[in-house]
Amino acid sequence: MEKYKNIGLKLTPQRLAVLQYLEGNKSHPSAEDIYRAVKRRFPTISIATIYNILESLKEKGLVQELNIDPYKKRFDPDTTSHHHLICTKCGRIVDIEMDFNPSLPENEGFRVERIHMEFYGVCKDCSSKGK
Amino acid sequence: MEKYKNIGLKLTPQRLAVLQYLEGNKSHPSAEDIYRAVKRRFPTISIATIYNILESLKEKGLVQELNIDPYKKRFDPDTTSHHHLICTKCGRIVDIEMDFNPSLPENEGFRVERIHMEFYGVCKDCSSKGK
DNA sequence: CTGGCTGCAAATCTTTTGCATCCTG
DNA sequence: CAGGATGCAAAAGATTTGCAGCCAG
Repeated sequence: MEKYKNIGLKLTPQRLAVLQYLEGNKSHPSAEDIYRAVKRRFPTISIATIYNILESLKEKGLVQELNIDPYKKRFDPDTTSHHHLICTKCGRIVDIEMDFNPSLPENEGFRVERIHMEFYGVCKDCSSKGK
Repeated sequence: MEKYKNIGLKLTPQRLAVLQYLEGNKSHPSAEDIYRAVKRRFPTISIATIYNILESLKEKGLVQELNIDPYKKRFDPDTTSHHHLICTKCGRIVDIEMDFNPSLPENEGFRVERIHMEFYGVCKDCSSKGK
């Protein structure tokens, strides 16, 4: 993959596989999800390698870590500023586009650098299923 | 503590101790933090009991669980709708008061029930320390 | 060729579970 | 006095670490 040549990381097959799995992925997968997916192509890959790769991609700004799920970290290849809808029934996480730039009234001297909004609710599927 | 008589839970000394520790507490403690604090008064209390108590308090709407910290859950006795400033240097979490009720343009059929905003940045102390 | 990367196993940390005993209502 | 609550130990998950061997640049 040409486009990854200049990210400052060695392009190992494992790293490429993770990058390709994440590319355009909107499912907010956990490390385990990524592990299972990449394992199909690299049966010997280790979960520790997945964590290593995610850590280096995070440092390079190619993924961001989401703390939305109380049970595990989720990873998002979309590093632009965006927010999330979280279904409290099925746990599904969906991106939401919205412009939002509140001028934070000075608060405790904080210098705000990033805003993340979480909209908790019930998704269409769960609503219609009466769940 | 009179005020806790009608919450529909047996008022054991351990539960009261947790409730008292949490009352007005703005530090967003983890289960471990609460355990250490309560242990001073009840040296035999178990961490499992802390988790049990927090679970029942959560069910009764007396605390809410925060997924802000990637390493562990945090608990907040303030169950009213409010948002948080998170210092990316020292990890401190501070409440922020602000009215915010965006009418979510229909999004994927979600019925939004609760909004939580996270403002990541650097707190006054860390700024001045040049951290 | 060499430093960064991988794979494996063991360790760590948080949270949960099973169960016998206890004590509030 | 009965059912919920506690305390202990062990289990379960997620993530991290140590280290020997490997391979991309």
